[in-house]
Amino acid sequence: MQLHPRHAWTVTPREAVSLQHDLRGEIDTARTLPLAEVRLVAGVDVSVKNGMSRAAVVVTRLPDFAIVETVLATRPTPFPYVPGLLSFREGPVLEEAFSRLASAPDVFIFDGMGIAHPRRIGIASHMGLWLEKPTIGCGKTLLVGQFGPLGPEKGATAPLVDKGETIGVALRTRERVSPVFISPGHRIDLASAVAVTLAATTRFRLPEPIRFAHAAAGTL
DNA sequence: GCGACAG
DNA sequence: ATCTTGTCGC
Repeated sequence: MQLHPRHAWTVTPREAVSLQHDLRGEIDTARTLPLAEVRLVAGVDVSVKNGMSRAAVVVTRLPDFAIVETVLATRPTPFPYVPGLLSFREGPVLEEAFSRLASAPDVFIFDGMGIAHPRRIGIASHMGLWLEKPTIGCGKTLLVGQFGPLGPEKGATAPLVDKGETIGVALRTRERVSPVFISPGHRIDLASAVAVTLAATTRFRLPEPIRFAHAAAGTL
């Protein structure tokens, strides 16, 4: 599919932070995405091993989660893991995978954060600019922010707040399991991001598209 | 200065 | 993320 690269990936950590400040203002988290308009949901994940990174994008069709397309891409890992700069580590290999997508997903769910990030531009938001399509951040652990108690039932949420700003929610996707952290990536609002995530989740903690992508990326 | 820190 | 054994539970 058509991509919209905004800058080269070969940068220093300092330049990476500068780019995040330049791009954060372009992230749109005010757009509603009606569930009725969501048919194709893509799961995105990356595995790393021995200096190589493998990206997997698995496109599923609701409501049965039939797999429509799977794209794999492998490249040398270009950047170290630095909290807050994950997109500069996984962006290059994801860019290649996205460029080879034949289908047109209505929304992409990432393994990582959207705006629930120190500079409000986690990997789901950053790659959302490349895709110019709705993206959602679905993290398993917290990067920034605090949240209070949430109900024990599936679907329970608690606001994720950082510096007085609501940047996402802690969402329980299954009874008795720790919550996942949902935040808008780009071109979607928080309420829609939560609705889509729940619509994409069945009996497991993580959304089906993400589970499929994780399995497809393998251990390398 | 100290602690926190997606994947 | 990846490195690792056994173990609790459906």
